[in-house]
Amino acid sequence: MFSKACQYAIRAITLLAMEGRKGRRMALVEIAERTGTPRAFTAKVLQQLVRAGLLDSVKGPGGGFDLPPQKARQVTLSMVVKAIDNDDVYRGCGMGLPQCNARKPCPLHEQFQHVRENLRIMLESTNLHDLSMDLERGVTFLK
Amino acid sequence: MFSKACQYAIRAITLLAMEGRKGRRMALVEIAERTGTPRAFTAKVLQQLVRAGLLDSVKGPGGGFDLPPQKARQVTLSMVVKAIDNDDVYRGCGMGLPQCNARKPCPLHEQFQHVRENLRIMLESTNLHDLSMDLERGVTFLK
DNA sequence: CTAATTTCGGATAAGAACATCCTATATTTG
DNA sequence: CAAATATAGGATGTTCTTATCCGAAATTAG
Repeated sequence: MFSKACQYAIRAITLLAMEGRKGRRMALVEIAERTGTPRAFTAKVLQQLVRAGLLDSVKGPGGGFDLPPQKARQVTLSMVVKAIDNDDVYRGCGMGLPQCNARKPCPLHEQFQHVRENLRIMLESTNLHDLSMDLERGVTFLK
Repeated sequence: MFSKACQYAIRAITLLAMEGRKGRRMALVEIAERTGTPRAFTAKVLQQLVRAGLLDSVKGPGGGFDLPPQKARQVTLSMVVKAIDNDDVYRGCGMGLPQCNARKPCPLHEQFQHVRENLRIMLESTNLHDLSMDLERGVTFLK
């Protein structure tokens, strides 16, 4: 469904949303440790999120990555997924036809749209603040 | 969502279901042509379906691949997907956690289950006969 | 100002998915 | 039986994703 890069991104940014609420900034090493993701690769992923404007970063001692609470409320899962996986999840034919639309649909076109619409709504209506709250309460886990 | 191998499989076997209703058998070359998929790779995929028992094959002149109408009614999309992609679509955590279950769920566990349950029902309730009927009526297309 | 820390970014490597090629094997036709 | 046809399957190549490594740039602390 999502690429590994995208999965790592969601885990990392959820953690950052939680710590961000306490005004904390996190270094890459700590993020990778607490999410159980490979350091170097996670760095690349976080850089993409920064470039996409979903995350802040600060260099030097005491630096790291940072997601202010205000931003955590605005950023949705959908934005994170799009930043990493493009909008492959939304667009594109389930059966891989180069052209597939309502006028010339693949055999699964109809059924697929429903499933994907479901996914779209889920991703767009979930923000990082909500996800991080469950995490802080100890209801959910990152590794 | 599905691998290319799986997409090719669905396209090919849908076509075979349609032709099978007319008592026809199809050679690999014709299948690849009419589904717009790479020949050699499609061959591999069809072999997997044959080994999984979802499809019949006959060697030699006049041979090819064959899906009898009776079988087309019994074979669901779910079976095809499982034969090619294993049950990765059903199992596995959306965020890639090695262990993710109701007792120790990832932040998306709940939401993800709904989406995937939706997909599961869709795949299990769609059989090849139905798909091929739409194709024969010219309502849907394979390339 | 110097040294230490931390992200940034390019280069490179390892692995999986996708794709092709060629020979072997089975089957039909003449 | 011989020749032609078509799938089966192993070997190989290509491309994309995943992952690592290392030096550059920026920032803080002393």
